[in-house]
Amino acid sequence: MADDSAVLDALRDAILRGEFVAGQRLVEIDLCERFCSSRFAVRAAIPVLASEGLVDVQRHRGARVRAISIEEAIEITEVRQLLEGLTAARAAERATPADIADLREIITQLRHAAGSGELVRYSEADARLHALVRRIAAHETAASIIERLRAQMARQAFMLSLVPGRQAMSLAQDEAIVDAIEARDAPAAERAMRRHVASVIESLRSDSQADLAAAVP
Amino acid sequence: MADDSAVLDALRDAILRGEFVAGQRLVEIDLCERFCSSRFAVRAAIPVLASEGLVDVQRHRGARVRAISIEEAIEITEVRQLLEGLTAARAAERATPADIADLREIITQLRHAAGSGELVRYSEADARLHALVRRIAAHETAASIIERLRAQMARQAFMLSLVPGRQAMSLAQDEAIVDAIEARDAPAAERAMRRHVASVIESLRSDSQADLAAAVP
DNA sequence: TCAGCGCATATTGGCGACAATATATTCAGC
DNA sequence: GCTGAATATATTGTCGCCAATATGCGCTGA
Repeated sequence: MADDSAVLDALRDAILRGEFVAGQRLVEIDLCERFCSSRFAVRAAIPVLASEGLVDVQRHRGARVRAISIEEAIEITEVRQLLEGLTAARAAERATPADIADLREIITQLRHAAGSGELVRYSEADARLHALVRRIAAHETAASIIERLRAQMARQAFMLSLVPGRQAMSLAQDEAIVDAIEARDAPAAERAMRRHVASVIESLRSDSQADLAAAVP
Repeated sequence: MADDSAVLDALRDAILRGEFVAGQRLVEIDLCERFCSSRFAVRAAIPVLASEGLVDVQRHRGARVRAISIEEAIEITEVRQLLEGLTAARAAERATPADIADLREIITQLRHAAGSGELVRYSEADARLHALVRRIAAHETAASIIERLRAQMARQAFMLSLVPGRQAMSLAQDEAIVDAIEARDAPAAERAMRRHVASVIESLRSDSQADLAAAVP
């Protein structure tokens, strides 16, 4: 393999999947071996990941996977609250009947996952719902920022999905969002989405030591 | 000179100052001569600028300065409206008396510039006001996104500052923002900031061919 | 005269080697 | 035994070369 963008994606995925502990040094030679690529490819990938906020680079000291604090996670989620609210409002204005059927389909999947307690499957379906709302909204600028912010919080989001009782509340909130979009009620969709993301902020605020518990999975 | 970050900043500035026409090819060799640097430095700078949304890179076809459409400018400003509203609200909660004195100082500068019709000086002071609000808000995530979005619209923002009559309206809006921050009224500060940015969106919507007129300066 | 094809050239992509620098280790002195 | 500096090593920064590829031009044929 000698494709630079392949290394970029592989390294990004590895960081997002939590295969590197926060703060760990990313030594170029090691990454070359890991991804069977040349040093040139990883050197092209690292600045891009730095601009995405996934790694921190210091001159002559290399790159480290960026550790984000609870305060920073709250900041990120505050911004997401506004932007995902915007996409929900636009989705309510633009959704076609086919779009609404797709949203309902995901709600069904969420219900099944919540009912059988499949946490990972639930959080994947929730991510699909948000992604679909973004696609319906067709707001490229907001979507790309949201995706970048979600990536930065990937591990923390996974952690929150393990907090018991969140699924039930989250499911009701997701249903409220889809209801508002179906009713073509943009302000209601925006409010529902903001409430949904706000509950993430509250979770972050309440148990600030949850990130320590997240070391288990 | 052989400093890579210097080339990055110089190239970014050159693009922001409008020294390249939109869509122009950025040939690596030309940039080397222009900035008296090695090809290595420009090759390191280009991916970073691409991730900042200032240039577009295509495989084996090089980089071009990214042309943003009116629709995209509106999208960017819609996001800025939300995020700058957030910073205004936080600034209202956190501003010290010294901060408020600094804000008042900039308002004075804005009045002078508007009174003597110094358009460039006015828009510079306006940018300083927004930057100060961001600093007071101390919301790193929102601030970095806003700065990136403002950079993408740098030329368009300059263009709007030339529309006659905008200064008077803009000045009143800026004063309303500072008044609300001084009164520690976060919701009012957020509303005032949103109105301020909303007027930019309206300007973009109303004369969509203003970017053609901007070829003059 | 125009269309299609092949070639030449300009430009970017990729790589190995070398230089510069930060960090760790070790040794000497107190 | 501890502290400080000097050296050694590991890692990143920089460069020039060659290969791969897109684009533009000229040529040939209908």
